[in-house]
Amino acid sequence: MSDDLLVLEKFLPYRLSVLSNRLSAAIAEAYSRRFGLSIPEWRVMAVLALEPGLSAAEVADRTAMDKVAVSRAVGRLISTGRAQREVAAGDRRRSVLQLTADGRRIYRRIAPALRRYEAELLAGLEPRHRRQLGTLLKRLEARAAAMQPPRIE
Amino acid sequence: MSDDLLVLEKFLPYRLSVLSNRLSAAIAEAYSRRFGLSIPEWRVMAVLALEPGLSAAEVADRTAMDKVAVSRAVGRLISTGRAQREVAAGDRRRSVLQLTADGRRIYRRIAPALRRYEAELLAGLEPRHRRQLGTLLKRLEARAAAMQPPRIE
DNA sequence: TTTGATTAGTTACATGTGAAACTATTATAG
DNA sequence: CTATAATAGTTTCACATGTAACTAATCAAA
Repeated sequence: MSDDLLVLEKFLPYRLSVLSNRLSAAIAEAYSRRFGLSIPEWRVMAVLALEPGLSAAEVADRTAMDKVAVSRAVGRLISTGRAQREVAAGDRRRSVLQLTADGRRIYRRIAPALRRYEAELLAGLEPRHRRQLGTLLKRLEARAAAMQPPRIE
Repeated sequence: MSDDLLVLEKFLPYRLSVLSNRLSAAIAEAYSRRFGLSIPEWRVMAVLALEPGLSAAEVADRTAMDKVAVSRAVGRLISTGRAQREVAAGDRRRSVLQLTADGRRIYRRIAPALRRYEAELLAGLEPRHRRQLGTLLKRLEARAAAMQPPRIE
């Protein structure tokens, strides 16, 4: 294939984007329909379920969201009674976030369903291909983080 | 790992989303800075460069965008003189889209840079792992298209 | 033909999102 | 100490985006 043509359907970033958007949309549709959660809200719930007490900045870190998105998602979770916020003991700027009992109950409904969905998705692959996929993604993640952005002159 | 916990960092759809967003953001930043193009505009350019004369619906098909997004992207490309629209001969609802000389010139600047970027990204993988990746993505795409969305009760 | 349904594409409206400005608090340099 | 910088988080504003309603053209059926 000529070097100065780009076939979108074969371009890795495009393929990842389409696949990722399809999966995210299908998943988000499910928990949005059931509990009115947005993607950012679900992500915040997912990290707070495993690590209660995180600050907003720590949540941002673990969810690859920026602090504005976290602030809004947390705000909505609090106003719907699914999370609560306290002020950190030693530093009154920091918040200490955790799910309420209701938040945890919702999490326990969603998480297994998503695990099953992922399992079904991966059921199409041989176990060794599944491991392969994990390894490849890890390499790509590392590489993407280390690389210079494209330079267009 | 317990069946009813979900570790975001290990959840495939989440990993794909983060990786894809990182790549897309890096790439879009480059062509946006250089030519003021948005992601939808670039996608439309990329398909029209290879298949001039497509209708808006056909562009939507090939770019995984919806018709509204295509309409807006095409509108901007036309207003910036990078694409042109004619009315299809036999069906006056259909548009016949193509890049202008200026649009093609811009495409020829961007496409090779993105090809190089992709090549560098993949340079971290053995050739056989690279092929493996293509195969795995294809399977996941097929599976995602065929699967039922998650059911949360 | 006329009428109703379908298709291509655009527009309007409501909502989501990111960048930058802002408030409050804590850390640090002199 | 005090002044300045840095940090945590929120709010604002402008813009992007999706859904639904809309216009225009074509098709299909009687």
